[in-house]
Amino acid sequence: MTATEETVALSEPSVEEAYGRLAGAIDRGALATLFGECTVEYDGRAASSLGPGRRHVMCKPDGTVLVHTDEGQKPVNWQPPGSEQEARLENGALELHSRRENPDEELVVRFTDIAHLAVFETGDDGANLSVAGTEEDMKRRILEEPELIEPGFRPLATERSTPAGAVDVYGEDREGRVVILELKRRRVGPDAVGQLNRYVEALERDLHAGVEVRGILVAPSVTDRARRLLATNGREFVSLSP
Amino acid sequence: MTATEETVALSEPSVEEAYGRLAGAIDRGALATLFGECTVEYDGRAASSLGPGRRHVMCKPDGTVLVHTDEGQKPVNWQPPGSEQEARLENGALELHSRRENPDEELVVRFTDIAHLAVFETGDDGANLSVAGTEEDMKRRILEEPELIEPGFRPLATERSTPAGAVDVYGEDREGRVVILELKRRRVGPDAVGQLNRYVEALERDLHAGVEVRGILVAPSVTDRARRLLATNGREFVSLSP
DNA sequence: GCCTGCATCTCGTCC
DNA sequence: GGACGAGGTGCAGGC
Repeated sequence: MTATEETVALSEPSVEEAYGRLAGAIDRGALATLFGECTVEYDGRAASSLGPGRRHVMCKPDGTVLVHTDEGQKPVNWQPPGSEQEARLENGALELHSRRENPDEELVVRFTDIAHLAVFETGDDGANLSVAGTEEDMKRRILEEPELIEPGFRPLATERSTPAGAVDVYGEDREGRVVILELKRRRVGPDAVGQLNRYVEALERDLHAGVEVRGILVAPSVTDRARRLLATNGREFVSLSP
Repeated sequence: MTATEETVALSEPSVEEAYGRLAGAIDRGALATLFGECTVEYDGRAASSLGPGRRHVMCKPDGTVLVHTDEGQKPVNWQPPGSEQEARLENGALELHSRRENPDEELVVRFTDIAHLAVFETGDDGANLSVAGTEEDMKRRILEEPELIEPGFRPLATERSTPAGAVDVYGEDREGRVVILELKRRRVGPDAVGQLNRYVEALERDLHAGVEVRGILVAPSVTDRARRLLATNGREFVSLSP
């Protein structure tokens, strides 16, 4: 079996044959993959040029295009969902043009040799991915068991808005002082301290009357520099893992 | 042509045949792709479970594994470069096990039906990707033409280290005041202001003697909230695109 | 190996 | 549609 309505798979197809299959796949909203010798040009938010080499190209029905080399988790070039694809025959080569607007971006993959082309009908994906161990999970645990932060801590709100953005958890300590928590699911660096500082300062300014606001960074661990920044700014740290 | 030393492509292979081909590809350091009905379990930095559905799986010779559905630019599940792959036959299903250490992470893709399997020899990729329009490009332009910031600005160093991290550009204004620049290749939000603040405050503390340090955010544009934060903190903004 | 910050980040969510 | 922040972020560069 080499081709059905379900799956098309061609090894070393002619450029013309590949063109027809690719155009058909784009038209039908199927998922197409190609592997072969190609160059890639991109122009949009940035601009890039990739010389000849053997790569894997995936063309999704939602408009995504991914160009993968034999290394790395990230595609070497890509186009986001919502882009418009078009197959073209140009001077004996197969070109995949992908364009989107806002921002204006174009990607062109030019194949001089196609080792393999495949087209798949995807149908609905259950897409029922459940993930555990997120920052959201940490938040739930803290709301259920506020003593994980410190004895007497009382959460009053989540995502409380401040002029600098929304605070993860807003509450009071046993002495009634305002406490805000910034949660991170992994070891934190200076950026998280900066974020906490922004919220604390914005809130102190917002509550004006010289109110003291305690800021606590909650994460599995901190880097040295982040710890020093916390100390310098008078913020605190509580170790908690998701 | 359905199979050569260069490329193997099988439509609706038996589980046993697919197992042999996949194991061989992993062994040889080839790039393998599968498409078919599968479930995915992941446990590591987080944990996730993905119910049955038709997906595309790519297995790179560098140890990367990518599981793609018909939507989205990001894989629904993955394993980073350096992971170890193993194919297994379990109860009439083909399983791809991927494991890595530090952090300990495992991914298992279990295929109950394989619509297509392909194996590609990649050989060296030219990998000569050149990108333009990065933050690095902005920095070069500013060093060549400091007046893009303001008349009389003199850059003295790049990546100058402070207790809070390295500053993009460090220099002096026409009056001899210390100026630091934080560059961003795109429109900036509050996080960039926080970053700039960290650097300015760390540097003022470091130079102690009550030295005033000017902090300028250099980017194509700013959000409203970021602009307010800049004003509140006495920082400046210069519009420049990469 | 860890730390730090960029990225055509992507993605969801909320406004 | 923009803004804001999380992410199993990935990735390069420095130490």
